[in-house]
Amino acid sequence: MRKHTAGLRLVDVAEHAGVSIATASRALSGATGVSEALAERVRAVATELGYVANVHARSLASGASPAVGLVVHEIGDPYFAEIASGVLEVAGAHGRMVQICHTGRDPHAEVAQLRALAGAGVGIIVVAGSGHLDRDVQAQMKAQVQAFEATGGRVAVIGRHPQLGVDAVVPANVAGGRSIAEHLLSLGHRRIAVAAGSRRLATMADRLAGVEQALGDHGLRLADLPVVEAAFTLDGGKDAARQIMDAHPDVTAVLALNDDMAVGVLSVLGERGVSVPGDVSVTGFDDVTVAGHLSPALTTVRLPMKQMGRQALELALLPRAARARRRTAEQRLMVRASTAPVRG
Amino acid sequence: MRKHTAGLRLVDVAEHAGVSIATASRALSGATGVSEALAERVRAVATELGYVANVHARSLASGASPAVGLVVHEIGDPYFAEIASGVLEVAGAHGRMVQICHTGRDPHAEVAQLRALAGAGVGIIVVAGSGHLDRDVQAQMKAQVQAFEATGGRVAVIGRHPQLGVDAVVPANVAGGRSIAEHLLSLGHRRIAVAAGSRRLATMADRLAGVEQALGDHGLRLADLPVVEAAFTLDGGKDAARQIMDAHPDVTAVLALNDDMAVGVLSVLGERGVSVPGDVSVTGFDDVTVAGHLSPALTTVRLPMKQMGRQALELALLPRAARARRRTAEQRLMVRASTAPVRG
DNA sequence: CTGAAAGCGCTAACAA
DNA sequence: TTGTTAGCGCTTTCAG
Repeated sequence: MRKHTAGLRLVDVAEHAGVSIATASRALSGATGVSEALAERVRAVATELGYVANVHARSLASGASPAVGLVVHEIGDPYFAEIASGVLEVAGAHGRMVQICHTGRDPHAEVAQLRALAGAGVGIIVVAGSGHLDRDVQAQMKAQVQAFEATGGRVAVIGRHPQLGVDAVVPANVAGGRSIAEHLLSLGHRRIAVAAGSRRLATMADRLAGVEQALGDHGLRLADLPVVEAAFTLDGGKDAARQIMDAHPDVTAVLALNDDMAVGVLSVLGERGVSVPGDVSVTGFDDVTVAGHLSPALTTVRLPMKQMGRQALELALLPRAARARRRTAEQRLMVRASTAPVRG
Repeated sequence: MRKHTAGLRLVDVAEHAGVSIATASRALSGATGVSEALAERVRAVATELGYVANVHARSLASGASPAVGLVVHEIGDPYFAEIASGVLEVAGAHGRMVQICHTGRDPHAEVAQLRALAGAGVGIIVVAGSGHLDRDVQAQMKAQVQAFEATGGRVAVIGRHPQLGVDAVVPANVAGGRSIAEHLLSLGHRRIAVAAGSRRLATMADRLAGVEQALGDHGLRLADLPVVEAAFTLDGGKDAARQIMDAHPDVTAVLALNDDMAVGVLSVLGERGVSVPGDVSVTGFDDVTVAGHLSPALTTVRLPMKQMGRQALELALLPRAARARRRTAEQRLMVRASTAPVRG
C-alpha cells in the first residue's frame, strides 16, 4: 500500500515498450548505448503514457540532483527578484528547478541556508547578495561551500565574496560608486551625505571605495562626509534621510547606496517639503525597474541584475575550473531628474 | 565508489549512538515509539556530527516530500515577488524549501510547470496568478491538479480559478474594481479609458465586473468605454496608453488594471506632456511597494500580496478538506496624487 | 521499546 | 546493443 504513488514507474514504460528497465532508463536519460530505434520507441511510449521519472529515486541512485538552489536576502526586494528572474530563465532552459531561500539579510542565516540546500540535495547553488567582510562569517561560508563542493556540488556567487574561491559574477561596484559620486561632484556638490547599508558588506565597501576615489580626484575625503548607516531598504533610507536632515541640514546632495534607500530618502524629503533636485539632489544605485518612474525620476547606476542572475547560473552549470572564474557586470550611469547643479 | 556523498549517513549516527538505524530514524524524524532518553541521545549525536538526512532517500522511502512548489507568472514582477516573499516566510517557518517556476504568463506553460513540479516530487503546490476563463485551459489545469492530489499532493491557488475545486485565496478584485471606478466617478470623470490585460484572465474579468458595477450605479455601461487590452506589464501599459491617447484624446482618466500598467501609462503621458492629474487622472491596482513613490504617487487599490502568499501556503499545509476552503483577501482604496476632480 | 529486513524507483556496473 | 542485478539512504512493517 503505497502512500504517494505518482502511478507510472519505469517498469511500466519498459513493459509497454517490451524492453528491460535498464534499456528504458538509458533511452529516457539520453545515455549512450541504445539503438536509436529502441530509444525512440521507449520515448514514444513514455510520452504516450505520460511518464515522469521520480526525481528522488533518480537522484538517490545517481547521486546527482538537477535542482539548483538560490540564496537571496529577500525575494520581495526588486534587486533580488530580478536576479532570480534571470536564474529561473536559465534554469528553465536546462530543465532544472530552482529552490529559493531567504536569509533576511542575516549572514548567519545565509550559512544555514547553504547547509539546508546542501541537505535538500541540490547539485548547484547560486548565492546572490553581498559577501561579508566579517572574518568569522567568511570562514563559516567557506567551510560550508567547500563541504558542498567536496561532495560534487557547484557554487557560484553574485557579488564579491572575499576569500571564497568560487566562480563569481561581480558587479562593477567600485566603478559605479565612482561614477555616481563624480556625477554629483561635477554638478558642484560638495556637502554630500551618504546613505549606506551595513559597512560590513563587501558591496558597501566597494561602492564607498568608488565614492572615495571620486572624492579624492577633487581633493576631498570620504571621512569628511556624513556616512549614515541604516538598513539597506526603503525604510532604512527613510531613517538615514531623517538623521541626515536633522544633523546636517546644509547638505546639497544625498548619495544613497541602493535604489531602495534612495526611494526612502525621496519619501522623507518630500514629507519635509525639501525640493528634489531644487534643494537637494538624490542618487541611487542598481536601477531597479521603477527607478526611472519615481518622483522625480532617479539618477542612479544601472546594474544588469537579470543578466547577472543568468551569468551566475551559467557559470555554475560549467564544470569546476582549476581557478575560480570571474565575470564582471558593467555599470552605467543613468542621469535622470533627481540631480541638478548645486545652487549658487 | 560513490560520486556524490554528503558523507554522513544514518548508519553513522546510529553507530555513534549505539542504536539500530531504525531507532535512529524514528528518533530523528520525530516518530513515536522511541524512549525519550534514546531519542534525545540520538539527536545529540546527530547534531554533534552535523548530520543532515538525505532528502531524496527520505522522500523515496516515505513517499512524501517536504518541498513546496510555487508557480508564478514572472518572479521579477513585484506583485509575484511579494507573494513569493510571503510563501517563503511560511515555508521557512515549517522547515520547507520552495521551488519556484516561471510561466511567462502562458497558461499552457502553467500546466506544464504543474506537471514538472509534480514530477520533481514536491508535496505541495501553490499557484499564484489568475485563473483562466478558457475552458480548455481550465480542463487541463484541473486534470493536472487532480492527478497531483490523487497521489497525496496538496494544492492551493491564489486568485479565482473557476471549477478548479482546490483551496484558494481570492483577492477582492470585484470590490476593488468597483471602488477604484467609484473613486474616479465621484471625481466627476465620465470619459474613462481602461487599460487591461488579457480578458481571458479571471482577474481581469473580476476587476472589470467591479468597474461595471460602479458605472451602473451612475447609469453608465462598460461597453461605452474604451477598454484596451495589452500585456499586463509596464510595457503593456505603455502600449495601451498610446492607443488610448491616439484614439480617444478626450479621456479625462485612465483606469489601469494593475500598477505595472499604470506605471507604463504614467510614463507615456509624461513623454507626451500630458499632466497627471491635471489633464488626466490615472489609477492602478495592487499597490506594489513603489506605487506610493511614483511620479505622481499612484492612486490604487491595495491588495495584501505578502499575506496572500502566507495564507495560500498555510491552506496548503492543512490536510485536504471535504469542501475546498476559500479565504478572501480584502482590498483597500489608496487615494494619492494621481487622481483629481475632472476639469470643468 | 527496539532491531532486522524488505522495499521506495531508479542508475550503473557487470554479464551476456 | 541489451538484460540482470546490486545498491543509493532512508522509512516502515513485522518480529522480538
